[in-house]
Amino acid sequence: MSIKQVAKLAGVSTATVSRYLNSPEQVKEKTRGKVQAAIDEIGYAPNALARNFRRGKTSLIVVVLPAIGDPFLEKVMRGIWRVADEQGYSILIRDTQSNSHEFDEYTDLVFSKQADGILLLASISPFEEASASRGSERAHPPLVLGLESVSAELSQFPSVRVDNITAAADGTDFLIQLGHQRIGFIAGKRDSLLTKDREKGYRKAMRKAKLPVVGEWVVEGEQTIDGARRATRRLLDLEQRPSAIFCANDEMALGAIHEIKSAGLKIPRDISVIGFDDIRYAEIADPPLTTIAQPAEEIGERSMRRLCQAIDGSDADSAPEIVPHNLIVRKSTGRAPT
Amino acid sequence: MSIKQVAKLAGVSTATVSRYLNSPEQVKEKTRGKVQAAIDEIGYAPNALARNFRRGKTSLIVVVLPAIGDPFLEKVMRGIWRVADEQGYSILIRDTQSNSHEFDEYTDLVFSKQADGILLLASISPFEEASASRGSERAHPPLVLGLESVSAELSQFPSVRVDNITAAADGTDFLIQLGHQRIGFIAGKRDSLLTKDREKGYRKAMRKAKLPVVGEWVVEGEQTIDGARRATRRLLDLEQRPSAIFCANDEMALGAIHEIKSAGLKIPRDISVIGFDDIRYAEIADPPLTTIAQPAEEIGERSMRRLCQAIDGSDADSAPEIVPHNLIVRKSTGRAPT
DNA sequence: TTGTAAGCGTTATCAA
DNA sequence: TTGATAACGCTTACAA
Repeated sequence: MSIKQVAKLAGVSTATVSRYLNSPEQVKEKTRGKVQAAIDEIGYAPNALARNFRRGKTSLIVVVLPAIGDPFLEKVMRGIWRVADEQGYSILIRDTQSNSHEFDEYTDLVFSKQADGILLLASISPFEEASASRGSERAHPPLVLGLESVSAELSQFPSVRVDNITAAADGTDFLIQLGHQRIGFIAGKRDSLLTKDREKGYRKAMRKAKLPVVGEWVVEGEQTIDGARRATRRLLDLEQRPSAIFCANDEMALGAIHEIKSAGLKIPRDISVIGFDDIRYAEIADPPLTTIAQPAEEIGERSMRRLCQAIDGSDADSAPEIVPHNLIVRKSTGRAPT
Repeated sequence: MSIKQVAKLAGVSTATVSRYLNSPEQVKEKTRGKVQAAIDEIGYAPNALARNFRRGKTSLIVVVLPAIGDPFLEKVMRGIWRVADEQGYSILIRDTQSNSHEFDEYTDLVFSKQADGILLLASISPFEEASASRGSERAHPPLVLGLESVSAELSQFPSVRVDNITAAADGTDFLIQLGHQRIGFIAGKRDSLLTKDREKGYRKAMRKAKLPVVGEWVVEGEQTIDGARRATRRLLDLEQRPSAIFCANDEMALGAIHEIKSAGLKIPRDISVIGFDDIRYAEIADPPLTTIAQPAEEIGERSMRRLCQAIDGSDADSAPEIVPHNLIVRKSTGRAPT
C-alpha cells in the first residue's frame, strides 16, 4: 500500500508515480517535482517483490559451483558480477557440496520462478531417473555452462571454457620437452568432466610422444589438498616413481608440493610439478608453481553475457566459446633427473 | 494463471489447491489425490514470485563480505548455508570490492524488499552523510554482524565473533614468551575494524610486557598477498628489523613468508611469523604457519540463527556472542635469534 | 501528459 | 472440509 500513498500525497494517480519511477521522461517536469517530494516525505521505496511479480521476472541468477572459497572461482565470479550488476541481476550461489548434484534441483528454480537463469560452473549429473520420468515437455530453462566440458545431454546449452584437452596436452608436452618420461597425473573427482578432459589431454600427449602411461601413475586427488597429498604419497611410494606430476588443478598441486617436500625430495631437482588454473597462491608457492592459466574473469563475463541473451531470447548460436589458455612457467618444473 | 488451471482440472477451488500445497493435512485424502494428479498432469510448479509477493517475504538473505574466494570465509559460509537451508532461505552475496561500502546500499535491499535480512561479514562505513540526512525514522532492518567488531553506531545490532583483541594479544604474548622483543605487525586495510582490533591486541600485549612499539613496525598489508609482500619488504629493510611479524590474517602471512624467504632469510631461525584465521593453506605453507584459529563454521551458523530471530522478531537480547579462539602452534615461530 | 482500471498468482478470511 | 473472493503493490493498456 505504498505507491498509493505517494500518489495521494502528491495529488496524482498511481500510474503517474509508476511512470515517474520507470520512465521519468514521460512525466511533466512539474509533476516530477511533486512526486519526488512525496516520495521523500514518506520515505517510499518501491516494493521489489511486487514489481518482480508483476513483471514475471526475478532478476536473480543462480550460479552453481563446486565450492565457494575456491580462489580460482573467485576470479570467475568477479567477471560474472560485473555483467550481473550492469544488467541488473543479483547472484544466488548454490554449491554442490551442501546441495544435491541433480540437474533438476537447479532447473526447478527457474520453473518455480525463483531465478531467471542458471550458470553452471560445476559438474552435475543431468537427467537422472527422476528427471527422465518427469514431464520432459518443459522447455529448457536459460542455462549456460562455464568452465566445464559438457556431457552429451547438455551439449544443447551454450558453454564458455578453455580447451581443457589441448591445454593439458600442452602442459604435458612441456614436461616431455624437459626430458620427462615417467609422468604421473593427479586427477580430480570421478564425476568432474573438467578434470576428466585434462586427463584426456595428458594421455593424448603421452600417446603422441609414444610414452607409456602406467595405470598406477594416474591417481585421484579428490580436488582437495588432502586428497592430493594422499595421491602424491602413493605416487612417491611407487617402485619407479614418476619424475614429474601433472595435477589437474593448482589446489591439488599445492598439496602435492607439500607432500613431496615432506618426503625430503627437492622440486624440481627430483620431481617436477605442474598445475592448472593459476590461482593466486601458485606464484608464492615454494617453489613457485608452473601452471596453465585460464582467463577466469573473461570466462565469467562471457558466460554471464550468454546467459543474459538466453534469458531474453536473443540467443544466437549455441556453439561453445573457447577461450585461450596460457602456460606459465615458474620454478616447480625442470629437466628430468638423469 | 496456474493454480487456477490445477483447480479447474482437479475440479476443486484454487483455495483447496493452495491448502494442499501449504498444509495438506487440512485437505481430505481423496481430494489430495485429485489435486496431485492434476499437478502432475500439467506439470505445475508454484510461482514463487507470486507467493513471496503475497506473503511479503523474499526468503532471501544478503551476505556482505569483503571478497568471495576467501578461504576463511568459505568456512563461515558453510555454517551460514546450513542454517539457511534449514530455514528456507537463499543467500545473496554482495562483496564490498565490486560494490560500494555504504551501509545504506545494503539496508535499502531490505526496505525495498529485495531481501529479508542482512548478514554483515565486512566492515562498512555506517551512517555516512547520505544516511544521516535521510529519513532516519526507518526502523532498523534485521541485521547481524559476523566476525567484525562493531563501531559504536552499529552496536545496537547483534554480533557473533571471537574476541579479536584478546586473541591477538595471546598471539603476541606467545611471541614474547619465545623471547621476541622487536615484533612487527602487518595490519589490514585502514577501515577494517576487525584488523584494527587485532592491532589493538598486539599493542596491548606489547605494552603489558613493557616492550616498545616503534612506529615503523606497524605497516599496512592491505589484506592481500601482494600488499603483505610490500609491507614485509619495508619491515626487512629497517635498520633494526623485527625478529617476529604478526600478520593480521593468514593470507597476508603467506605473502610475508614468501617475501622473507625471497630475501634469503630463514623462518623461524631469522624471523618468526604468525597469522590469524587458520585457513587451509596455513598448514601446507613452508614452514607451516603458526596461527590463531576461529570456529568459522560456528560463527556462520550462530550469526545466521541470530538473523533468523531478528527477522521473525523473536530477538531476545543483542549482546555480542563471543566464541573462543585457539592458538595453533606450527613451525613458523621459534625462539628469538640471539 | 495524465487517470482509470484490469490483472499478475497466491494466500487468507469468511461462510457454507 | 471446501468455496468464493478480496487483497498484496505494481505495471500497462486504453481513454481522456
